[in-house]
Amino acid sequence: MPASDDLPPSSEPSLRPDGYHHGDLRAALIAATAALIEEAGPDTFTLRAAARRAGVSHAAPAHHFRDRAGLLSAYTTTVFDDFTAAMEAHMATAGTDAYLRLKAIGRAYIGFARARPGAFRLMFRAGMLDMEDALLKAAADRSFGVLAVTVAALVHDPLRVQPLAVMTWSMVHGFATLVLDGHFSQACPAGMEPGSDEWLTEELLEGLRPVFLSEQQKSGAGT
Amino acid sequence: MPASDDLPPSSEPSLRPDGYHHGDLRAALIAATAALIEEAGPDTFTLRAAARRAGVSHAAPAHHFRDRAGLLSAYTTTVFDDFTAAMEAHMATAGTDAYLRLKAIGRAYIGFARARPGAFRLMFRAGMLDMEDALLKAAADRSFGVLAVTVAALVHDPLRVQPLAVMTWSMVHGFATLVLDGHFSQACPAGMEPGSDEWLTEELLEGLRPVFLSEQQKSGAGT
DNA sequence: TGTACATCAGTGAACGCGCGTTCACTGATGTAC
DNA sequence: TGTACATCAGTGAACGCGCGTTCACTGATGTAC
Repeated sequence: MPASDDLPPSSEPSLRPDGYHHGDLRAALIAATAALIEEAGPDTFTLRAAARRAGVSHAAPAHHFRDRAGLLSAYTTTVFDDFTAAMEAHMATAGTDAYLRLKAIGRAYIGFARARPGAFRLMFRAGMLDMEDALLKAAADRSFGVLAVTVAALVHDPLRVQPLAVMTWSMVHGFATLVLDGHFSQACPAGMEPGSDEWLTEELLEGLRPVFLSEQQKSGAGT
Repeated sequence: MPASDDLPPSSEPSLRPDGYHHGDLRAALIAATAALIEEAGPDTFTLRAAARRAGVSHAAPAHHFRDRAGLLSAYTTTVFDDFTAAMEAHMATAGTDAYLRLKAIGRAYIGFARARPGAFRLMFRAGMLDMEDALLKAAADRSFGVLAVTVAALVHDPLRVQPLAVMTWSMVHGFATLVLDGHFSQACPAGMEPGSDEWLTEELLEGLRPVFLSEQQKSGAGT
């Protein structure tokens, strides 16, 4: 494809301006991975399909990623970053009430799983990723830190922070995975859009409140 | 099976008494599947490996199971039955206090995941199973019913049963999967056996209590 | 008790597939002079 | 401005693998008579 002046100048930087070199194959492969994961989840992902989707021979990715796990890890790093951003964005709209902030995070967590099920599952498929990847580990730590910090703001006794963070994380995470697995498909009462489990989400997030109230009663005698 | 008197009478029914017909290949394949799943989880399971392990050509399973999903579904049915039995056994030792019974179920749920991680994961890998399998569906329903019934015994308002069952299931299930994924590996305080997350398990199960207490306060004004 | 025969439950070879990875190669780029 | 050359980033063919499934087959079983 010489004389590529009929192509948009640089709106699509991955469109192979010269017909041989790609321009930004690394980014194009990550984008292809994103599309494949979004469409069919982690289980059916293959390196060759990603290369195909990026319009490139299947040997090309080796110049940009060590192996399949390398490409998936690079993509998953961006997923964790999106995940963190989603939680922080929700939290930002929630005002200053600490429990409302926690609910906002939970809503974002579950919403992310629903909106991007393949990406969500990939975040927890350690076997497909390169766990030595420092960028990936850092991005994951950032994600999980959001919830930990928010729980810490709600609990006065430092010894109680970890158990409560684990409880909250477990509940929200378990709910998200069970929703993705279709275990609550007709769980909403009449009047809500069918198939939606948003009602259950709200019940769950509000239902956790007594746990934190009881913490404050236990430690808050002085405050 | 002629003249098989040099074999142990029936202690190992899958030992091929005649060298050609197996005796009980169906059961032997399920046992082989159990071993493979226990050792390496669902991801690496193959039909051929199961046949190999049962000491039989890889075409033989076709006489007993429609396909790979059929064999896995038959095995998973037994897993659900074990899972149900484990929860009921724990519950039976818990006396009559409704919340202690719920804790016992949670302990059994998490304990099962820890003791048989591959089998636990398989129960939730719908993509590998034949979801039209009536026996499998029935066994799964029985498992999930144990928790639902026990929550129902704790909650007076019938409209509250589902949200509370979902909360409990989500928390326990999320914790179990996060534990299996190694997210709480050094979570226990000094003094407990390192690597154990049993302490967190107890914190989590006890931590849920205020949720049910608050339900009773809401509805129990008359009682 | 003996024999013919249908049925069952194995075998082993083959099919077709797609995978990840490696390798020698070559076209394109950009830098040194 | 031109040219030599190292480097980069692709190609396409091949390797070796194991998979699930199908198929014609055959050894063993058990039943009818």
